[in-house]
Parts: sequence; C-alpha cells; structure tokens
Amino acid sequence: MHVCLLLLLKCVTFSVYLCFFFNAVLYICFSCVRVKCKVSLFNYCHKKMKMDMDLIEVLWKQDVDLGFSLQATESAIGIKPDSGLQQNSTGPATSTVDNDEIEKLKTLKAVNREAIKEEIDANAEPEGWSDLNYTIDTETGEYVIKTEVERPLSVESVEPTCDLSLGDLSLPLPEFLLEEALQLVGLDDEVPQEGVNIRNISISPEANFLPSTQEVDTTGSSLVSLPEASPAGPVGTDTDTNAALENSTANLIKDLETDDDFNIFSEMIQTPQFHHSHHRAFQSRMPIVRAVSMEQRWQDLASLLSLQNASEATAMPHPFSHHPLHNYSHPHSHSMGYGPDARGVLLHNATLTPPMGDLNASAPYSNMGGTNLGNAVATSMNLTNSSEPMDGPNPGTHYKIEPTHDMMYYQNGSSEMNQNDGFLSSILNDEDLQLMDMAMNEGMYTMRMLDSNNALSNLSISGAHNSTMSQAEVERIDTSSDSAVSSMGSERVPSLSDGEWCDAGSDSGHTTGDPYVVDYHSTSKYRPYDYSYASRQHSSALGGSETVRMPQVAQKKHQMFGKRCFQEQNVPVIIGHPTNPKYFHDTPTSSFSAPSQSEGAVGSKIPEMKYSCSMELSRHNSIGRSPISHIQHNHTYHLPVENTGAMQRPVSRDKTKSRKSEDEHLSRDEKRARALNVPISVNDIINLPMDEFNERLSKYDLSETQLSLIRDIRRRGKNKVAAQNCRKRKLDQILSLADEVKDIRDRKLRMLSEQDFILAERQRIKDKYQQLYRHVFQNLRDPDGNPYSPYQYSLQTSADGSILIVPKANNSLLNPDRKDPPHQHKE
DNA sequence: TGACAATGTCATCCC
DNA sequence: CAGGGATGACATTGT
Repeated sequence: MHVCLLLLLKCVTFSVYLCFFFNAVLYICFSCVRVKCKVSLFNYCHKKMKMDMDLIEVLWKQDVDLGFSLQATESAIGIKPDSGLQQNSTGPATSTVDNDEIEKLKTLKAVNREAIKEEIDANAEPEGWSDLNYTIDTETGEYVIKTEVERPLSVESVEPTCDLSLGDLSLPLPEFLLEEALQLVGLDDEVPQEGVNIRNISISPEANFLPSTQEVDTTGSSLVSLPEASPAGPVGTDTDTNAALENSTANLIKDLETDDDFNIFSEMIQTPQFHHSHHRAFQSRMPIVRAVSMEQRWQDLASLLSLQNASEATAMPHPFSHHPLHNYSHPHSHSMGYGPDARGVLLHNATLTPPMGDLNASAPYSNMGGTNLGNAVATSMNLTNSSEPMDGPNPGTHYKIEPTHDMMYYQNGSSEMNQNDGFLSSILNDEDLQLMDMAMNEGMYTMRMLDSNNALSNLSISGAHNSTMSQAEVERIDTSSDSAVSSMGSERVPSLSDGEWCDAGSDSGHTTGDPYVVDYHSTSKYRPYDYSYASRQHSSALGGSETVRMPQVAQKKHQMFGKRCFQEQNVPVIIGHPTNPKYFHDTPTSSFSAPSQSEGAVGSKIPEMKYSCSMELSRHNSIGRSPISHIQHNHTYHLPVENTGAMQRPVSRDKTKSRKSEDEHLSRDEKRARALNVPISVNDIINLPMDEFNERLSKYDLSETQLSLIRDIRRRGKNKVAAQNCRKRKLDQILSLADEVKDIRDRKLRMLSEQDFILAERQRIKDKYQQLYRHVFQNLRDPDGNPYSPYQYSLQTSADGSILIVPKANNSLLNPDRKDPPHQHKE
C-alpha cells in the first residue's frame, strides 16, 4: 500500500509537473509568450502541485497527443524518475540517471536528424552539465535540466556561457542572424526542430566555458522554488543574476537530491524526451498553430524590432530579447557592437535564457510550439518566468531583472533598429533612396530658404524690439536681413526709417516677405518716428539748428524698409554730429542731437553700409567731424545716408571750397531758405508731419515765395530720402535676384543630374525588357514546333494581363497563313 | 579730363 | 485734391 501510495503520489506530482510544463509550453506556443502568464503558470504549478486531477489529466492528454510517450510516463511512474529518462551527464550527487540510459537515449536520438546536435550537447554537457541533473528531450534532443533543478542549472550553465560570450561570444554569435531569428519565430517551417538544435549547439559551446558548476555550488544561498529558477531573477546585474542562479541551482540540486519530488520532477522532464517519438505527429499540428500565430509572431518580431517598453515588467518581450541574446543574439551583440553594458545585459539574458531554453527546449516547447522562434522565444520566456520563482529569495527578481531586460530590450531594440535599417535599406533600392535623398534635399533647400528668412525676420524683429541691441547684434540682423530679405529687402540699406523701425519695433517688416507692403500700411512706425522727430525739433529749436535735417523722411517709406529706421535714427545723429558743418553749427548742443546719436548707436546699422552708406561713412569719417562719429562710425554713417542727401554735399563742398563760413556748408535748399529768411529749419520743413508743419507755417506770416520754397524744400527732402530708399531697394532686389538665379541654377543642375539618372534607368529597363522579349520569342514555338519570328509576330499584353502573340500587320498581310490568329501563349 | 559712382533733383505715377 | 511714396531720368559732385 505504502508503495502504491508513493507511486500514486509520484504520479500525481509528475502529472502536475507535466501539466505545468505543458501549460507553459502551450501557453507560449499559442500566445507567443507572455512572461507574466508564464510566471503565473509556473507559480501556479509549482505552488499548487496538487492541482485538480482533471486539469492534470487534460494536460496529460495534451502531452500524450503531443507525443508524450507512455513509456516515459510508465517509467516515471513505475520505474521512478531516477531510472528513466534523466541522464546525469556526470553529476555525481545530483544526477540520478545512469550513463547507460543516457547512451540509450542518445542512440535513439541518433536516428533522428538531431543526433548530431545531441552529440554536441553531450560533449558539452560533461563540462558544464556534469553537476546538473538533466534529461534529454527525446523530441528536441535537448538536455533538459530537471524542472526546478534544471532551470537553475541551466541558468548556471548559461551564466558561464555568458561569461564566455563576453569573451568569446564571437564564435557562435556571428552565425546567428536576423534570418535565424525569423526562423525561430516560426517564419521558417523547419525551424522548430532545428531551431532547438541550433540553440543547443550554440549553448553547448558556451557551456564548455562554464565555470558555472563551481560557482553554483559555492554560492548556493537562497534558491528556493523549483522551476521558477529565475531567469529573470538576476535582474539587476550580471553578477547578481549569476549569483542568484548559482544559489538557486545549488539549492535546487540539494533539494532535488533529497526530495522525492525531485525525482518526479526529473521524470517529468524526461517525459518530454519520450514524446520525441510522437514528435512528428505533434509537428503535424504545428503548422496550424503556426498559421494561427503567424501574425502574432510577426507582431512579436516587430515588437522585438521596435523598442519595447521597459515598463512592461512582465518581461513579455523579454523572452524575445533573451532569445536573441542567448544563442542567437550573440552574434547581434557582436555585430551590433553593444556597449559593455549591453554585453552585460546580454550575459544576463544568456544566463537566464539558457535555463529557459533548457526547460523549453525540453521537448515540450519544441513540440508544442512547433514554432521555431516560438520555441526559442518561448523557452526564453518560460525560463525567465520559471526562473523567477526560483529566485525565491528574490521574489521581485523577475521584475528586477526586467530593468536589465529593459536595458537589453532597448539595446536589442537598437540593434534591431539597426537591423531594421539594414532591412529597410535592403528593401529600398538605390533609386528609392536616391529619390528620398532628393526629396530631402529639396525639402532642405526650401527649409533653408525659410529658415534664413525666418532667422532674418526674427533677428530683425528682435532688433526692432531691442533698441539697446549691440552693434554686433544689429549687424547680424542686418546681414541676416540682407540675405533673408526678399527682393524688396531694401532693409539692408540704412534707410531713414531705421530710427523709426528701431524705436517702434513695430517695423518688423523684415519678417514679412513684403516689407514694403507692411511698412506702408503700418502706421505704428510712424509713431516712433514722431517721437524722435519731436525731440529733434525741440532740440533744433533750442539750438536753433535750422539746417538740421531730420531724416524723418518718409516715415511710411522707412517703415517699408526695416533699415530705414536706422537711417532716421542716424539722421539725428548726423545732425548732432559736426559732420555736417551746416547742420552742426545749428544744432550742436541740441538735446535732440544726443538722442539721435544714442539712437544711432543703438540702431547702428552697419550692414546697411553695404550699399550707399559706405561712401557716406568714409566721407564723414574723413571729415573727422565729431568724436561722436568716431565712437559710432556706423551710426553717423547711416545718418548721412538719409540726411546725407542734403547733408553730404554741403560737407564735400565744404572740403573743397574751404570752410570759409558755415553757410557754405548749407545745402542749396538751406541757402535758399536763408536767403528768403525762412523762419523754419530745413530739417523741420522736411521732417515735420503735416499737422505740425502747417501749424508752424501758420505761426509765421510768410510770403508766397517763402511758402513755395518751403514746399519745394520739403518735397525735395522727402524725395531725396525716397530716392535713397528706392536705390537701396533696387540694390536689394538685384542681390536677391542674383541669389535666386544662383539657386535656380543649382536646382537646374540637380534636375539635370536627376534627368540623366532617370534616362539611364529608363534605358536600363528598356534593355531588360528587350532582353526578356527576345527571350520569350526564342522560347516560343508554334504548334509545329517552329519558333516564331520576332519580325513577323509581336507580343502584346491584353487587358486581362494575358500575353498574346500577334502577327505584325505587315507580316500578317504578307504571310497570312503563317500563323493563326493570335495565340494566347501565356498569361 | 573722362569714366564712374553716389547723390540730388525733377517729373511722373500712383495711393 | 493734396500729401507723399516710388521711380525713371537727368544733373551734380566727388573720386
């Protein structure tokens, strides 16, 4: 009885394990794995060994269907786990399986194509697996560590591999590529079986490197749960994971040795091996599963490629990530050139995954999943999940690991991304790429244009807003404006309106494509100007500088050109400056002059110099007027531009004629005004707004000639400024047009090159088509077996896509009987 | 002294 | 209709 009960108990436990195992496998296969689920299953199985018999039976049946051999069960039940299937590579303590049995299994496997792989594994095992209890999966031929123990062991083995991988990953890794990964995912039909083998193979070499067993034994600290062996457990760092794994494995081994469950567990593991025989049948099912899950696989693959959410602690993606890492990814890691961190991650994964792989690899996955990738991935998934519980001591390990996994994922993702790039590149032919480039270039081109404009506008705007801008800034703005400003960009030139522009800041006209329009319409500019003007006027009144010309100038016009503002500001400066003897004398002390200077300084529009200003500046400088000018060359310079009209000449005249009297410095209009004793300064006459101007006139009792002169002076003054602005505009337009011409030429060149390319491509395709055409004709035969003459017949494509051979008109006429009505040779 | 550039001025158009 | 901007044409001035 006791024996019977014991056997029954073992059977139950065994069935439970099987259920657990197959559940995990099935789950993975169908759902493409979700770590959480696995974990849950694992925990469920592990913790609830006494599950309902019904469920167990169902699972059991599934196993049977899958190919689980009765022998296995029998052996497990009657023979006990030890007898059966487990093969202890050599593990003296842990291994319960005899070497003979192992050999038998091997011989059986030898029949299978996987025999080679198994051999490899076997070779590898002694070193890495010697200490571990494991069973050989008949189906996959993989060595499966007994559930609980196995996982940890596998983990350990993996760990060493990882270490090795670090050093020597290059060996197996390079071989594994995206294609393999795809195959694993299930893209490749054959993958499932071979995929496992591959995995084993790759693993085994790594196993060789394992220092593992020692480590495991030494550290054995707190491994707890069985299957859960925590692939994920390691989490944090490689060392941590390794240690955890080692501990877990050691503990598990001990537990297994002592515990009956261990045997059962081992038996369960072994069972899969027996399934091997049925593997075929199982595989037959596989296609269906694959078909069902193909999209999922693709999605999973896509997810793999794409970055996976680290947050997804469940480590759903992990399996995949692990997967690549383990055997397959290695190459990636190398190729990808992961950073040291990445490697570390890889190691973790590798370590983790191996156990997973073992468990999974143990037939069920391979069988169940059928999907190749699925196996690998699923295995990795399962391992991680299962392993997690293992970490008993580190309950959170799973999730802890996740971070690392996340790391891995990201890295993997990156790698994947790279691969994707490659993939994309592969997909996209050169032409497409070129077209893309061209498009990019075009976009860039336009963007550049826009940017430049924007930059200019921004700069100009900022300049407008900040009256205090440094000259350098102003210069930048100006320069930018120059380039940026469209055809109208007269702004470059220091126009009269500059002062206004600066003050108001409203005149951001530069920003707009049509500074002019804006300027004209915007009245705000006018305001600033007015203020300045008022000050000027005031100063003039004080200083009695009649001659001073405020370049109020066309306020509107100025607005049109951003630069004008500067000019206006400059104007006052000029006035203030001794530069113009005439003006100077009149308004040296005037407060207005000071402001003007300040404005000039602020607004300093060096850039405007380009066009007209430079001359004036040089001129003014040469004159060596005021220290102010010295301080602010540019400013004065700008002013001249506007005021200059009247101002400069006098100056030059002064030079040439000697400065006998200040009067000589006066402009013609000023002289005239003086001659007629006009009470209002020329500057005021020109720059005062109509209201003030009229008001001023009304104050005096002026003769008709005086009024006429005043109107003429005002008009000429305005026109002078207008002429300056107009000329500036012209220059700007010319420059902008020149730029445009250049751009268009460049574009033309690009277009021509593109055209050449397209023509070449067309010719190439044409040639190919001709070749194909000839080829078709050469292989066409009439009912008599005679070839068709390409001179007499032609191939035509019908509306439905079918290809017809039609006698050519001439030929048909010549040789009507030569050929029948068009034959439909092929579609 | 002539060529040239920069500017001023005028006439005109247009808003 | 006046004021004023824009612009072509011409004049003036300086180099």
